[in-house]
Amino acid sequence: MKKEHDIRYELSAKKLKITPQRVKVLEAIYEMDNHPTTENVIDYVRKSDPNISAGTVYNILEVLVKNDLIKKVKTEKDVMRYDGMTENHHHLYCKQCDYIEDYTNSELDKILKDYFEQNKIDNFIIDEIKLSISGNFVIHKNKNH
Amino acid sequence: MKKEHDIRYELSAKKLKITPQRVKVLEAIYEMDNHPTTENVIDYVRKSDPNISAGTVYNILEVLVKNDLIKKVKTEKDVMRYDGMTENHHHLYCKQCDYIEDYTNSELDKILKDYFEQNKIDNFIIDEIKLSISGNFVIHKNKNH
DNA sequence: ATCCCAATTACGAATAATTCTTATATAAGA
DNA sequence: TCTTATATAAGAATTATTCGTAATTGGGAT
Repeated sequence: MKKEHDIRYELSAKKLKITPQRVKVLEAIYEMDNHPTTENVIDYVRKSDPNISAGTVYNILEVLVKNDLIKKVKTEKDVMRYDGMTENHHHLYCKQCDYIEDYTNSELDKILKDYFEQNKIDNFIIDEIKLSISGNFVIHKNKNH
Repeated sequence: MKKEHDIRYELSAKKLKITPQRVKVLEAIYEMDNHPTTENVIDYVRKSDPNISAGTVYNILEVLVKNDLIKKVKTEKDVMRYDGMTENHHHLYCKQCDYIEDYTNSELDKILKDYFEQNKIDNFIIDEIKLSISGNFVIHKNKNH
C-alpha cells in the first residue's frame, strides 16, 4: 500500500547532510496519517527525540520542500500542511472534518493535459495542474468532525 | 470587463448591517488588483478611512467569507488572500512572481463535470472543483518578481 | 424624526505561529 | 582523526491573528 522510502538515500541523492533530525522529520511525514501540520510533525518527532527544537523542524521542512522531498499543501486554514507524496496528484478537501485525502487518476491527468494542449493559456507556461476537490465525506475519516 | 457590484445591495441581501467599514472593505477587494492579503486590504481601506481598526478588518473579512461574498484563496504562502469573484473559477499561480490570476472556461468545467459523473469518488460527495495551475508567466504581471 | 438595543467597531492586550540570532555541535570529506 | 562548512538548540524577536471590553451605531420599532 504505502510506498517504501529509503530516507537516507533520498537525502543523499539531494546532496543533503544526513542528520538524525532530518531523518526523523521525513520519517514522521511518511508515517503520519495525513498531511500533517508543522505542529503535528513536531509532536510526532518529539516522541522519539524529545529535545528537537521547533525552529529546527521549521528549518528542515523548508529544506525538504526546496529539495522536492515533500510538498506544501494549500488549505483555507491558516496553518500550512505537508505532503510526502511528490508525484502529481489531487486533493479531496472535506468541508466538515479537517481531512485531506489524496486522489490520483491517470485518465484524469490525461484529459487535463489534452485540454490544455488544445487551449494554451496566453503568456503562461504550465508546470503542474492540481485539482482541489471540495465536498463531504459520507463517512468521516477523523474525529475532528 | 469588471463586473459592477452594488455593494450595499449585496450586504443587505445577506441580511448584514450596512456599515461604512464593511462597504469599504468590500470595495477594496473589488477594486484592488489581485487577490489581496488582509494587510493589503487594511492599507487600501486606510487611505480613505485612516482610523479603521485592523481587528475590524479581520472580523469583516471573516463575515464576508461566511456569507459567500468573498472567498479565501489557497496559497502555499503563509498569508491568507481573498477573492471577490465568487463564481466557480480556477487559478494560475506564478512560481516566480507573487501573482495569482483567475482562469475561467466553461468547456473545461464541463469536461470535469463529465469526468466525475462517470468516475464517482467512493464515500465522497463533490461540491466544487477548482484547478490550481502552477507555472510561470512569460511576461510577469507585477513588480515582486 | 426619535428612541432603543443588538450588532458592530475601536483599542489594546494576549496569543499563536514563525523567524531570527548566536553559540554550540556534528556530518562527512580530506 | 582532523577540519570546517553546515546544521541544531535555545530562546528572543517579530508577525499575524484573536480576544476582551467599552464605546458607537445601523436600522427596526414607535
